[in-house]
Amino acid sequence: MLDRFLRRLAYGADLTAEDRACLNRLLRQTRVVEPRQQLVAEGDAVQRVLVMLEGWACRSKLLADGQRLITDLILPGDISHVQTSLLGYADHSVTTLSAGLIAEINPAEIAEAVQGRPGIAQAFRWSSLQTDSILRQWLINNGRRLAAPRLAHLICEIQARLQAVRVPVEDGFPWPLRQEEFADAAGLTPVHVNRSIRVLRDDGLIVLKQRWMHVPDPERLAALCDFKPDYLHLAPARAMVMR
Amino acid sequence: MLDRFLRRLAYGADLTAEDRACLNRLLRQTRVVEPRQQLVAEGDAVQRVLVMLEGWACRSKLLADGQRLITDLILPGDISHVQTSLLGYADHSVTTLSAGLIAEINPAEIAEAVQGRPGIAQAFRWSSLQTDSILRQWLINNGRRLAAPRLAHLICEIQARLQAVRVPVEDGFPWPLRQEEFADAAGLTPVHVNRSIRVLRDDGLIVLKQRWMHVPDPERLAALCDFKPDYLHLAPARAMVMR
DNA sequence: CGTTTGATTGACACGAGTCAACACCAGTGG
DNA sequence: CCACTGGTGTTGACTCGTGTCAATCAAACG
Repeated sequence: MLDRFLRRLAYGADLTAEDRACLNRLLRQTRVVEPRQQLVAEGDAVQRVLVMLEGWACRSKLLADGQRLITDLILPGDISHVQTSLLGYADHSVTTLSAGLIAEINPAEIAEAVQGRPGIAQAFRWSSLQTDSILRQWLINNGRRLAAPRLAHLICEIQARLQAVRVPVEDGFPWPLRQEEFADAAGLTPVHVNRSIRVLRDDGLIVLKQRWMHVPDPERLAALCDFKPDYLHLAPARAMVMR
Repeated sequence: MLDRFLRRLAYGADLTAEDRACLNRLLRQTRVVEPRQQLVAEGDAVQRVLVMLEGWACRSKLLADGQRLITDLILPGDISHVQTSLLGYADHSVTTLSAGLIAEINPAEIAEAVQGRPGIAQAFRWSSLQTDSILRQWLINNGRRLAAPRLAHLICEIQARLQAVRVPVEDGFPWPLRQEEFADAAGLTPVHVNRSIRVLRDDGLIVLKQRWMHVPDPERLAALCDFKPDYLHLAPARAMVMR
């Protein structure tokens, strides 16, 4: 599904047919990736922007004592390293979590696509705004919520983001995250993640089995963790001003 | 000191004399602000970009249960809401922490300044890249460090950021943060912040008295919390490629 | 002065980390 | 077909860091 990317960007700007064609042209070079494959290592010279077309990946950083933290998830439709190309090197690593399909774009091509196409320019700006907003929300989530609601919030967010790019979620969806990775994303230990998942499961809030996640009653899960999707900026028709 | 802003941006790009003049023109309208003054409330319509010329402020979000979390500090030279103007409303509030001086800029003026001035364009891109990188570091800090090193890391970061814009720090520097605000920034409770400050103080790592912070031995403090300033992207001469 | 606001401290509860054992499965090779 | 393996999930007992509640203290301020 090449159009996850377009679908996502469409939340940020009204794209003309020409805009869409132009964006599609950017996705010429695609590549199949395997699970747990490191796409970018900390310190690498970065020459390409990554677009996740299918599958999950994450950005993570390693601490001196060997601990790891996942700073964000890269889901279908997401872009990685839009700004980072400015630095010339990666200040965090990118690893796939599941099998997937990625496109690699030369930053110069993006710059070119943006030229004279305000729709695309705005869409990219919206994209990094969303990434930023999600990052802020994670800070709040990890900083001020207990383990169970913290995991619940992450689950709600992922479900909402997948749904936004038309990944069907009603009957559940693939959940490539191991408990260790879930822990690294939530700032917890694997053992405690396990216990907290059990709490959610015992309450009938989630059904997680064989890497498949199902949320029987999304509203009840959202209520537990006070999930309000505004911060994802997926509102269908928002006042998008600014030139 | 109007030039905190220029000094900071200079880390992101080589600015010509004309660039600097243009940026200075943006700062025409300045305003003195008082401590604990709310500059932007969540949900407000935002028409202005804020530049902090002197003093501290922060962005924060409120949770349903009344808890607060500070997502980032706005120190002298920092810009707020560069991207947010795209949304048309604020998704977090901005509050001053100390008395200070701010400039308010119309987003249209920024867009105009960027036009045909690649130096300024790059400087702004660098600025949001830095903000982003700091946000990621906070996520790691709050997610994977115990209280004392967590506070230590914040102190190190602030000192480095102040030093970068030539606020003298050798003999200490003003520390407007109350313990409650410090706690909201670190994702801790005020009481625990108090105890952890005591630990740092007893170890002779910091001297904090009367809203004045002094770090006698920055290296020792940095060692405690594994502070590595790379993520601030303040390296004097970095390969700044990209068009 | 008393009042107020923020810092400090203690006792205690509780959430999360640690360590270790065990269960469960998929894959492998005998 | 069955042991064996390694990776992951699950569970228990215990430790330790952090939160909570409440009292006290110190400094700032009218």
